[in-house]
Amino acid sequence: MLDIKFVRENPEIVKENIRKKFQDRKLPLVDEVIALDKENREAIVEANNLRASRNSLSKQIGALMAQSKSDPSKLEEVEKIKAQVEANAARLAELEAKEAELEVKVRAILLQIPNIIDPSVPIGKDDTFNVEVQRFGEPKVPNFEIPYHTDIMETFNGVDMDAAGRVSGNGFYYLMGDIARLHSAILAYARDFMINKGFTYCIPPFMIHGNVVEGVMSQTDMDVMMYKIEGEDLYLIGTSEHSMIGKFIDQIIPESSLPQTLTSYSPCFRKEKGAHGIEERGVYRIHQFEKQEMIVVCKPEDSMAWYEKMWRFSVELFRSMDIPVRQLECCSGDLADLKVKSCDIEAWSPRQQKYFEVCSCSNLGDAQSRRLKMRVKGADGKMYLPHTLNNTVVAPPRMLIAFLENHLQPDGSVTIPEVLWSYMGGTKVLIPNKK
RNA sequence: GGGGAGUUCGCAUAGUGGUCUAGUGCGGUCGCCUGCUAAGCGAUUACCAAUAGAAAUAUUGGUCGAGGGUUCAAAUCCCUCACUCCCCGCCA
Repeated sequence: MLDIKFVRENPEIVKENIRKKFQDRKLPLVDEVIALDKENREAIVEANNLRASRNSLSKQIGALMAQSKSDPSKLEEVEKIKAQVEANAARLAELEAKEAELEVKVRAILLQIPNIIDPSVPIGKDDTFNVEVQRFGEPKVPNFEIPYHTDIMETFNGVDMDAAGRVSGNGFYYLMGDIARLHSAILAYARDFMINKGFTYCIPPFMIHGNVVEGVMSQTDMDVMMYKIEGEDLYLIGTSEHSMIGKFIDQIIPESSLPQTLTSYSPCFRKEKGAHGIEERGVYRIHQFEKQEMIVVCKPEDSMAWYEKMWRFSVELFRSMDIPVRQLECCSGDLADLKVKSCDIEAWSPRQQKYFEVCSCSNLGDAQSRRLKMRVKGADGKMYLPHTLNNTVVAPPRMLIAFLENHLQPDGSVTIPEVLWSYMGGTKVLIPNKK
């Protein structure tokens, strides 16, 4: 979300940015919002003048009422002044309605105008123009067949999709035994990994109020993602980012507390209405999963440096578990409207012989803080908007796919990387135990 | 789940319809005074918006948990909601 003042003063920059994102249909919105804003400001000026006169007339009434105790004739004057106030009441009501309406319209348009993208973002109209920046680790091409991930899990009695279907329906899972332990071990390792990077570990609320949900996502996203608790004003979070950013809504953050570097754990609940493809059996796309997230709130001048650090943390984490990854930069057309710059970290799938998304790192600039009224009070006493960033540390159910495929041995065992040994009670290799 | 009390400037509090331009204390900042250590005096100390200005700032409007209502006028009265604390019940 852009600052209306910025749009007003730099309409050409805003339009050029819209073109770069291949959203030409939004071009007329720029002039439209500038016109509506002008109308709104005129209404504000007129209404403020009327309110000022009402306030001073009301004060006169107060004084006259006090005098009327000794001099009842003052009451006549009171009536005259009341009539004056009433004469303006209709116009003021009209203006107030207009102000409210225009403010809503202006905001609605501002929410549609995309954030100004970073000059470094590659230009392209859709995800086919995303750019592979760099690979980390050699993509393995095994000389034996890699089974589908749920089939690997089953050799360890590690998953029960049938029972999950009966109990909860499609899109749920039971992880069992060593596979469940591996899931928890990865989360615990990822937690400690981020703590060692200086991040503060958080466990946030897993349910949040509707007004917070409306703050952090659009109505459309809300409908396709969020589960609502019946009879309560509570929604299950789709990611801990919802509760972590919600923490800052309407808050004034002391500058001395920046940068806020947080790593949060939560289960995530998503309706995932819409397409389910062939590769989406098993635990790839599910209604419930667990995730370790990283969130940074920092000074504007520091956000790009944090962005670079954050995606590298993901790469380092995956490489420490010996999983090949690549950085895929989001092109202008594929970049969500709120984002300045974003990239995915994708893990190598030896079975599919391709990379798939496991982390998504985004710099939102000040768009999120403007939208949510998160402000920082600077040393000089001035308020400014901080920049916000977020990135996945790891989301184990999906990441287990990459893990199992990359560590599967020809004999069906799965090796455990050294960094996880202590989290696995010393287990260094998983041996198939299906009876 | 039932009952009660609350939510006012960083903190603590005053404020039952007009003299609230929201007071006071503490803390913070600045200045003055006193040649010494918990002293004194004075000033200042919330946010948002519009307008004017190069700017510091000024004027006006709005904000007393949030939203709505009554009124010429709302911190104050009414309604809805959120949150906090206490008691009872239930329960990891």
